[in-house]
Order: sequence, then structure tokens, then C-alpha cells
Amino acid sequence: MADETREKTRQDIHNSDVPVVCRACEARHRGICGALSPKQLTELSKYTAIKKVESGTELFYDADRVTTYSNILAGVVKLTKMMADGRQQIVGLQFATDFMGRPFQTERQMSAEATSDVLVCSFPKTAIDRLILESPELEHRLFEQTLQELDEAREWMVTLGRKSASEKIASFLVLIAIHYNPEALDEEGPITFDLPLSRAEIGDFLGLTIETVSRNLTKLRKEGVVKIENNRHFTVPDLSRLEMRAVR
Amino acid sequence: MADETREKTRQDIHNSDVPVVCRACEARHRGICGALSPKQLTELSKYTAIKKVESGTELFYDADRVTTYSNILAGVVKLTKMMADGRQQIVGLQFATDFMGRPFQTERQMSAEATSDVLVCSFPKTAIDRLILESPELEHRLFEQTLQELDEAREWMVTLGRKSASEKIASFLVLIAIHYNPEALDEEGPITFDLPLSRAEIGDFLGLTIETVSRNLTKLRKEGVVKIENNRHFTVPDLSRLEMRAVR
DNA sequence: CGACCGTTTGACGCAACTCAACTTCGGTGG
DNA sequence: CCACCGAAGTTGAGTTGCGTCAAACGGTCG
Repeated sequence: MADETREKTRQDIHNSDVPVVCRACEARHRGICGALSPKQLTELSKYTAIKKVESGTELFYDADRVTTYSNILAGVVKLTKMMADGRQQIVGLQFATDFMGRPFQTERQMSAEATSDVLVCSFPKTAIDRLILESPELEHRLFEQTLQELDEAREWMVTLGRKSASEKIASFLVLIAIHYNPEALDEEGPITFDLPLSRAEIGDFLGLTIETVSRNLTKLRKEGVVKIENNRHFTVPDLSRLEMRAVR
Repeated sequence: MADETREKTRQDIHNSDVPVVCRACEARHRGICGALSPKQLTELSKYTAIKKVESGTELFYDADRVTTYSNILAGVVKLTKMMADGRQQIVGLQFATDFMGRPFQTERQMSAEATSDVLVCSFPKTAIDRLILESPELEHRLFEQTLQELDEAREWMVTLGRKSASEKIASFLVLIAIHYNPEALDEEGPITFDLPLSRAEIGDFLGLTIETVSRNLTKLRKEGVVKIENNRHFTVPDLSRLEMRAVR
């Protein structure tokens, strides 16, 4: 961990024309900012604001209502759609280094809400829209992320349409477990993570009620597939046992 | 209709350097080929093949298994995902002028099947991948279509996760009705269309069984919301009555 | 005409929802 | 530090919407 930090700093030394705010930023490597030249970064950083967003606050997302795009630097954001009568569905989760915002027009509406304390780096929409025009590489990265999100959305459609409640719960846990422990796919051994969502939010993600979510979590706990400490903190002794229940 | 054809022909006269196969092709206007110069079109058309695909035949879609991309010129293609035990979910429908294929790598698997007789114009993957690199405008159009598909997928997630069976059926009928009668959103009056899917496929699209689909269709028929002739041909006397049942 | 496939209809069972009571967690103030 | 409170989560009992199984219907094709 200390080594990684040092490594990053070393890289940045001969990139000393990169703006200070961007130097230690992960979005420059894994996110979209890597597509920008130091000059473009410097220009953009003039209009950039890094903000803390408290858990539960809403960040609007519709193309027309919002005037900024953001990179998520830390925390988790849920994208939700609400029906006229209040029924809600989470249609996407976004994590650190994800770009948030819908380029170009759309009438569709969606909102975004921080499900944990979140750190965002936000830019004026106009600045990004201009940069997209002059940098095909930037558009390419945004395109790649969008394709990725489309793949995920379609994967989730299978879960929503065809899986039972217990399969849904297991699928969700696998999703989160792997996101926070990407290495767990190759290696054996127990993994731990904190759920970024409440029971109600898990229900909104899976198309279930709170009660069904709760019942199925305790079922998994009683079967020893997961250990649950203080509701949010999970330990999975054997990921493959969980994956079996998520089907495929 | 005759006027429209004439109009199109007229446009093409001073585009006489456009390849013959492309001249009357809608994909040049509404699809991605509009992003290409006559020279690029000519180059691409050397490797292009227009094929008839019979209803029910499978067009593979995974990035790794397939070596061509296609424009759909006529007919309907369903994108499906299948679980290990055979449960299936339709994750997208594609219509005329849609571009079919997943640019860049992905390990995710999905298959595509013609649900009606389909006409496709297909290109070698390599040719398109090269063109994407040299034409940001092409990549931009693909990006726009992908964003559109992502919006649609997320809209559908609400339907899958939160709507009742009868709301799902109504939502599906609205989707198809409007696709074939885009003007119906503004105008009043009865509209007609042919379902591109069987009852079983509707089930796979909505996460329902055949029987539930059937029961809800007959319910709508008995209530006079739709008229059904020979299973596939539908008449909707008053679209707003159908939309009410789809909620929003 | 009979076989076949897609669709409809009916009877029944169960998984997930609803409603309600109870427990635990986390924060606040005495 | 503990008592208190509201919010979040769990558990139980009863209901219901949709799935399952089975049979009948209707159009199409040999």
C-alpha cells in the first residue's frame, strides 16, 4: 500500500505539468481523465470542483436538469428511476473512478443519490461537451464505459426477470463482493466487504420487498454462506458457495 | 410514399459516387453509414454482404465468437441471454437501421436471433474496427446508439423489477405500438401493428410465463383495450387507455 | 383428415407480498 | 455512562399473484 503510493508519486514527477489536483487522482489512470493531455487537464481543472457529498443527498442526473458531469472519486452512487406511484427501481450503481452524467440530449429521467459519503470531481457540462468534440480519445473512453454499463444493465435484466428471490440476493452479494475484492475470482479464501446499500435499497435494486431481502439474508447466514456483523459488514468464507446460489 | 421515394432518389443523384448497394439504403440516413464519406462507403461496400435471414435463425453476437457486424435493414432481432439451466431473458430488441454488434472486447455472452425474416447488411468486424479508428464521426454515432440502448435497458429494468404482470404486458404493447406508429404519440385515433414476438418470446422479454402472457392479453381483449386478429395482428382503438395500464 | 404447434383456459400450489409486532442499532442528551 | 428515541432490520401470520401442470382449442400443413 505504501509502495503503491510511492509508485504513483514517482510517475507524477515527470508529469509535473499535470495540475496539482489531478496528480494523485485515480481517475487519471482508471477513469476518463487519462484521455486528456496535460494541457487539456490544466484547462479543465480551472473549472473543476472537488466536493464532498453526504450519504443520502441527491445528485440530479437527467441531461436537461443538470449542468455538470462528475467523476466519482470515492463512495457509491445509485441511479434510480421512480414510477408515478412511488415504486422505485435502482438501475445502476456507480463506484470510484466512474464518470457520472449522460452526454448529449435525452428526455428520459433518472436521478442519482449518494448511498454513502461520496467525493466527486465535477465539471461544467459545457466544458466536457467541448472537450468531447476535440478529443476522440475522450469520447472513446466514455463510449467504453457506456458499453460496459450496457453489458451490466443487460446482465441485471436476467437477474430481475428470471431469478428467484434467493438467487437475486446471492447475485447481488456476488456483485458487491467481487467489486471490492476483484482478486477473489482467482484466489481462494475468505473475503469481507461492507454493503453500500440498506435493506430497502437492496430491495429497490432487486425488485423485492425489504422483508424478502431480510429473510433471504438470514437464510444465507443460517446456512453459513455468509457471516453478518452489524448489518452492513459481511464475510464470505467461500465465494464459490455463494456463486452457486447466484446461478449464472 | 411515392413522393418520399422520389425525394430520396433526387438526393442520391448528386451523390452518384455512393456505392450502388447503399443508394436506397435507409441506414445511410438513420443508421451509422451516414457517418461515412462516399470514399469510405465505397471501400467498405467491397466487403459488404446483404443477406436474408430466416425467422428463428441465430446470429451470434458475442464479441469473440463473431467476426462480422451488421446493419439490420428489415425485420426484428431479439438479443437474449440464457442461464445455465435454460431460463432465458430477452435483453433487447433491434429493428431496421439498428447497428448490431458489440465493438471492442467483452467476455459477456449473449446471442441474437431473428424473430421474423430479417435482412441484414453485414461487414467484417476488422473493417469496422479500422474505420472506427479513423472516423470519430462513426464512433460518435455508435456511441449515440449505445447510449440510447442503455436508456432503453434501464427503462426496461423498471418494468422487470417493479411492474405487475398486467402492467408489463401493457408496457410491452405500448413499446411495440409506438415503434411502428411513432406519430401516435401526438395524434389520436386507432393504430394497428403486428407483434414481432410469439407469446413465449413475450414471456422471455417480460420475465413471465406463456400462460400469464396469454391470460393478460385476453383480459385486455375482453376489456376492449385491444383487438386481436389471428394472434399476431393487433388494433389499439385508444392508445391512452393502453398507456394508463402501463403506468409510467 | 389427422398430426402438430402455438395459444388459451382451468385448477391448484407456492413464493413473494402485505400487514403487524418485535428487536437491534446508532445517535443524542441528561 | 446510561437512558432514551427513532430508524433500520427481523420475524411471524395471513393473503395473493403468478407459476405449474394439465387439458382443450384452433389454425396450418402434409
